[in-house]
Amino acid sequence: MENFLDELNPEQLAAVTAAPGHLLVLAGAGSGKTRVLTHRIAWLLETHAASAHGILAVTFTNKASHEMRQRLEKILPFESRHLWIGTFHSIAHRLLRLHYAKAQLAENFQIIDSDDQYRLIRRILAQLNLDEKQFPPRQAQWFISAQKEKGLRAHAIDDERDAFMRTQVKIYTAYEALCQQNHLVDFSELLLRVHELWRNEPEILAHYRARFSHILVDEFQDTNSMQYAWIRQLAGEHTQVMIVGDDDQSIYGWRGAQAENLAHFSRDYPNVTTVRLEQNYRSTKTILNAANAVIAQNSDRLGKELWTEGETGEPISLYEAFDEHDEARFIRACIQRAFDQGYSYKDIAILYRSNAQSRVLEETLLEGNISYRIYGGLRFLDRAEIKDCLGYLRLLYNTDDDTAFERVVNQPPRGIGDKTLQQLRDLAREEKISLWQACEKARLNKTLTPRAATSIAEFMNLIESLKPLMNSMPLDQVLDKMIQGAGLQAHYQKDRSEKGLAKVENLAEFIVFAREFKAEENSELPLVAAFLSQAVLDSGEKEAALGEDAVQMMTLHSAKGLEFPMVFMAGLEEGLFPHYLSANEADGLAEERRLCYVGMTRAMKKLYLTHAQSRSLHGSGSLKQRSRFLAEVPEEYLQQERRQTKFSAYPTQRSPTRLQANTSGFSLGQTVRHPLFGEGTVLDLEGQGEHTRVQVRFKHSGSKWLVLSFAKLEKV
DNA sequence: TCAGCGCATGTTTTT
DNA sequence: CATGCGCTGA
Repeated sequence: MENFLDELNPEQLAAVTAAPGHLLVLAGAGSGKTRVLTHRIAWLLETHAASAHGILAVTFTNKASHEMRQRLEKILPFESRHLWIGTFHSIAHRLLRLHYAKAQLAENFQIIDSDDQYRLIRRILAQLNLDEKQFPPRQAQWFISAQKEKGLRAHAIDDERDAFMRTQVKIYTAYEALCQQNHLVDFSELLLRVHELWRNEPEILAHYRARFSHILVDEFQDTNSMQYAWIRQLAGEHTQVMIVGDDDQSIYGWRGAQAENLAHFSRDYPNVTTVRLEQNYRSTKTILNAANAVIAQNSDRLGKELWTEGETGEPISLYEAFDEHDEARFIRACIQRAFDQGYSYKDIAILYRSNAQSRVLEETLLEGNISYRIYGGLRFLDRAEIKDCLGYLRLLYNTDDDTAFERVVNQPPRGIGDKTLQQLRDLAREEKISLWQACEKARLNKTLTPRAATSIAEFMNLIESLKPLMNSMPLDQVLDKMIQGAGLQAHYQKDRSEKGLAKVENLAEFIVFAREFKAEENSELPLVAAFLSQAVLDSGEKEAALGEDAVQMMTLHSAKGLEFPMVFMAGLEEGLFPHYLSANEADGLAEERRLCYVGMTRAMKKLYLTHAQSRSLHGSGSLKQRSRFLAEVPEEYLQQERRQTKFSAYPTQRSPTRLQANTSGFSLGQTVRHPLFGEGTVLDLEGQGEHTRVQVRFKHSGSKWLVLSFAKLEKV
């Protein structure tokens, strides 16, 4: 075990081998924070300071918890599966599954995402006869989440103040009742429920306090007040808490994160040892010094100055583009030059403030035949057609799930419109029953018009006929039957556009996804339930594409935690970055600056900063001033790039190597068959392994790019 | 009941 | 510019 300590610097070693007690690790960008966390766990286990059973490690994203588990597997002599590692939400979910009755929940409770939550709130507004213009559903949604994060139930809120507050509380009250009645739990509810469970059932809390001797929390600057309270509650007298975070990388204040929690920790826990990790192993001196200079403009920092033993490196390139197209062409030219000099595309990232910027960049890279990958945007499981499938599945699992019912009852359109639905809603409300039960009742009472009655009967028959299949065949086959039976497939096939085709393909991919789904080992849930909850909690953000050589494009926010040899930060203009909506509040501006710091510190070797004199946003062009952040970078680190006129001088021909290197077994010109699109010819191949993509021209459906590991392609 | 048209609107995102 | 939402007419 000694050799795993060898790889640590003195500060890291101090954190990993810290004496019993609470520990605060202020870890700067690129200072090895994940390493410290995993090594600390390994050290605790090796020295028998803790048993695997007694460790709880909490992260914010599924990606982070997967990574932590993987890295632990490498240094632990045994499997890591006995450790509780997960996101706040997945751990809360697990606890609620174990103690659902004591938490006042039905066994088959469902988690809803913010989209479902939004629909639910709109339904309530309609029910309460509230005008959406006057009371925007988004605002109510925000209000409810904010209250839950403060630990406040509707009845506990002082609503005497003003009419606005009274209305919000009224909505909140109705929302609470509806969720409870439908066995639905939203994201903030997961945490709040557990919080209340522990408060109301002291013996359960005592059990977990005794169990967890060590709690470790990553990215502590991102915790909101409920999460802070949660850890505080769970940490018993003998629990040792270790938190890791960086106040300079707090970029989620706008969604409730309280970076102050980092400072509160030392105040609220006795005898906290603080360790600062200030040696950076990622960036050149130039990049690091420049980033330090920018972040130094912020006040109220906990104080940390990163340093590196690395080389000085190249200066940071600054380019003032004429407009966003010129900016994109400059970036493309730099990427092509870097590629010719031996860089891989996957070593290069383009970061931007807002998603809208990706369009022009994407088009420009496409013209230059540079493969790229855009992160963010709608994730697979968030797409409407996939959520329809999940809706059906939820209804099969629990017919009283009104959210699911509303989603799919008329999708595809089957003649059950607003009027019929409103009748059902009224009936359900009067009788205090679910919409499904209201259907049954209406069927008996014969209160519906004959037309609607037939449609409802057909719909109910469909669901009833699919239900028994869940116990008799694999999930993917149930889904297949469902997609056919419900007419989803036929519905989307009617749309012959690019979009319609994509939807049909997504449905097919979803079936493959279901086939490959494996429940976690320690899951006691029925398979469908496990599938449904994982689909909500883990929206399937793909791992940073293995083996796929593509330029990585993403927002500055989603770049946190990543690193790339070469980084472009585009659109450094006042109004865009810092964003005009954040520029007014002082806090907002400080957060934008931290975002800039996060972006700069992603770069290992070479950083490019670009801005445009004019940029057309939503149609009309406007003149832009360079971002104030550029002025905060000391000039000695900058090198102004000259504007060139002929960026198109670089060859735009596709390099032939891409065509050779594939292990797919398919070759150009080959005839293939796809279950949906029929026969076609292979036009192009790229990527390797499970990321291999083929372009096929189908006889009837045009040409498409397909991921081989998803698409069921056969050779003909 | 639903498709199609016109109008307003326009950060960042995870669970 | 482009998308999404609400309203209107068939």
